[in-house]
Amino acid sequence: MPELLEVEAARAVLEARALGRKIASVVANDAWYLKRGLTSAGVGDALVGRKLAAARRTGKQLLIDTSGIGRSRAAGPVLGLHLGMSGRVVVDGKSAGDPLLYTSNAENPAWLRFGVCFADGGSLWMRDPRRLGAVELDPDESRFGPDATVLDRRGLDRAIGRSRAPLKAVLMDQSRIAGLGNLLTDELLWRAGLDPARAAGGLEPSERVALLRAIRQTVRVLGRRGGSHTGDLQASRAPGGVCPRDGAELLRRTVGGRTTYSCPVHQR
DNA sequence: GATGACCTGTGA
DNA sequence: TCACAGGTCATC
Repeated sequence: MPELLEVEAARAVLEARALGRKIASVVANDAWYLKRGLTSAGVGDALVGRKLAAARRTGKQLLIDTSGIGRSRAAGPVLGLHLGMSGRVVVDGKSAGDPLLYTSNAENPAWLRFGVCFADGGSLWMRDPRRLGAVELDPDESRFGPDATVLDRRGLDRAIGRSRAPLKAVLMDQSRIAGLGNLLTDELLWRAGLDPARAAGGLEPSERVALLRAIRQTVRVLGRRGGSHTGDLQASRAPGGVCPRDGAELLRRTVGGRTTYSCPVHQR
């Protein structure tokens, strides 16, 4: 999906509309979608009878805490949802985080990969055309670095370390910093005036200050605007596009394995 | 650390 | 028919 901002929107929808509701049944017919050995029967057994207790997020990973059954004080498993490239969460027929770029926003029952039916008659679905999303129980939450929304200077320095990898690759490495994806990263590097291909460990202190500021600002501003696709660079993020700041033709190349747009003039 | 693979839809 | 897509994983 969806990067941090869209996942956060999905989390907010879950929190506002799905908490406290009791799971009557689980529809998990797509075995490919269930990860780490999880089976259709297994996920049903684990969840039916429980309530959704909390909706959390780390980076792009959605985490739904479940309650114990009946008077049991032992909490249930954590339901981990990952939206992949094209997934979204649909509660009672309404989704969040739209519109999604580079995929269909249409409805097609075949794209409903995983579902939870509530005792009150409503439902929670994951709709995912490309099927790169995932459902698992008790995902390992320790594999993520600090979430980009709470990143501080110390976290940034730790993430960068002495890495000689391209700056963009480091920022998108979820084990170093969680939540930044292709669009947010291109946008924030454009705002920071930093070349995505530079060796991360070579950043001067003043450049790190600018980078951290850009991360915070980009997440905040694009969040307010409504998503990862609302950046100033976005409209120009196409072959032949021009830098909105200084008019130079944007550079299009692959950095860290992803299509990358940057300004050859002001990103150094 | 770069590359290809995974899966499927869309638009040129 | 091909290239490409807001993500992640295994492999060279």
